[in-house]
This record gives sequence, C-alpha cells and structure tokens, in this order.
Amino acid sequence: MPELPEVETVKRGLTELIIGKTISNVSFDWPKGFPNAASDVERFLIGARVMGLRRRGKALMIDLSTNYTLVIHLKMTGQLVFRGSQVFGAGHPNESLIGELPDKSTRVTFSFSDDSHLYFNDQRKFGWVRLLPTGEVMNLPFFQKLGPEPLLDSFSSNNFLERLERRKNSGIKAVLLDQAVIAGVGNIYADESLFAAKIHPETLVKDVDTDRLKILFEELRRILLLAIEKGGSTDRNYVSAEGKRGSYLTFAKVFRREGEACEVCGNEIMKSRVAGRGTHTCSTCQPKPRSNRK
DNA sequence: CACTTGACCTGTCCGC
DNA sequence: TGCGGACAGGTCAAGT
Repeated sequence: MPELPEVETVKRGLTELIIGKTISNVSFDWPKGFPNAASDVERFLIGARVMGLRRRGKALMIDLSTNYTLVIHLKMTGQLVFRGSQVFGAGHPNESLIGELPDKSTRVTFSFSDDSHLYFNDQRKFGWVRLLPTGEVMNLPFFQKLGPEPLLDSFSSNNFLERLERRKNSGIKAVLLDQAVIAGVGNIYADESLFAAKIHPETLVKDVDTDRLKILFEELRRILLLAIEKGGSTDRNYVSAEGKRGSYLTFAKVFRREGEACEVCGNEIMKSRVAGRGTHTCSTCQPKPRSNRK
C-alpha cells in the first residue's frame, strides 16, 4: 500500500500536473478525516495557488500561495487522482485505472479554475487531510516523532546502525516498520529488503551481525530507489496521480509470492504473521533464528 | 518503559 | 445465493 515509493510517485505526478493551478472549489463531507475543512477551506484554500509538493515519510504536502499547506496521508487505501478536462479511453497511454470520478470512495474533491480536479479517494477512511499554516506543519505529532528519510545522502550506514541499536531487543521487521526509527518503510519494502539481506523478519536486532545490517541498509535503499523508478507497487488500491498502476511487484522477490519458487534457491516462498502483518519469506534463504522463540 | 495487540473502516474472498 | 468470518496493513491508543 502507499509507502515511501508510492507517495513519492504521487508527489512527482502532482508536481507535473497541478503546480500553478488555482483552487476554485473544494467539496468534502468527511469531518473525521478532514476536521478543519468547514472552518478553514473558504479562507485559506479557495483562490490559493499551488506552489509546490513535498513528501516526508508517507505523508504528502501541497504548499499554497496563502502560506497554508495541505497535509495528506493516504494510509492504506488512499488515492490522489488528478483529472483534467480530457478523459482518456481504453488503450490510450494515459488511460486511468480509475473510472468515473467522483465515485463512492471520494472523500474530498479539489477543483481548479481551469475545470480540472484532484480527487482524494479512500475506501477505508483511514487516511486524513489537514490544512495548516506552512510554518506549523512540522508541529503535527505525526511529524514530530518521524525518523529520518532513508534516501537522503545524509542518512548513513552508521545512522542506520545507531537507530537500530536502540531497539536491539525487538524483531527486525517490527523495527523497520516503526516510523520513529526510519520514515517511509511499510510492509512490502520491509519484506523485500529483509529477503535481499537474507534476514528472517523475526530475528532480534541484537542477533543480526553488524555486517548483515550494513547489507540491509544498502538493500533497503536500493529497493526503495528501484520501486520509485517503477512507479511504486500496486497491490490492491494504490494508483499514481494519473490513475495508473505501479509495476514494482513484477520485480518483487517474496511479497505476494507465497507458494511460488524462490528465485535464488528454488524452495517455496512462505507466508506467515510477524509483527501483526502478513509476512513473506524464503525459509531457506532466511533461516529462522533459533535463539528467539515465539 | 519496551513491546505487543486491538481499533479504526470497507471491500473482497473463501467455506459452508 | 447468502452469510459469517478472515484478511488486507498504516498509525495510534490501550494493554501487558
């Protein structure tokens, strides 16, 4: 679902599609997901121009000329889909996976003065939208506890090791998924990077060799970059700002491949539950540690 | 305090 | 066909 590569892909798409546009209308009926809409939309959104797009962890920000910023989290089933006045049909390279919009899972519709629209769809309503003064965005509790961006040059192998060390008694997958440790990693890329580094997801951090953790650091970054290049992973709901699938799952080695043969050793990919999530491993390439029993 | 589990939602799939 | 239940998995709150 939307993890760092998916949100980055949406950000890049929207950067091409909506910068410079002026918001002319916003319709919403979702007090829980967008609580300050009713009071602030009229004052700070209508007439605002889109200045830029940013991403931090799995959250997306749309900076506006009113010095307000829309902060959006897609959680598991959120989509941000742009529609121009032109709709492309079947077979066209710009054909969207998403049909007529708005649809029954549309929670917020942003209309622009050129009669194009940005739809925030969220089947399960776990996502959220906030409108805040740009200077106050990072005060949100969500950002306050977020760990570093794994793809920044400034995030080093040593940073990674130090942050993992603080959680040495936890299972490695639970730690990778913890947004306070590293921002942006979710279930898909945790499974894929642990497979690439040949670490069983239940292994306690303290039981993984430092050299292997360094390999995990390299593999995690390599996989996140590759996933961005492929436009992210479309498992069920995720689509780009253009409404298109991401193709990373074609390249995935274990995620959603239970029952298939491991590309490396030929043994079967297994699915289990680790840290409360569906977890995919090769039992040969990622031997279960004997030291920690569950 | 560190860590794990359940709640939040809706849609789909599977077994009976 | 209909129906109940498991499952999907990001984050926060509550529980151990």
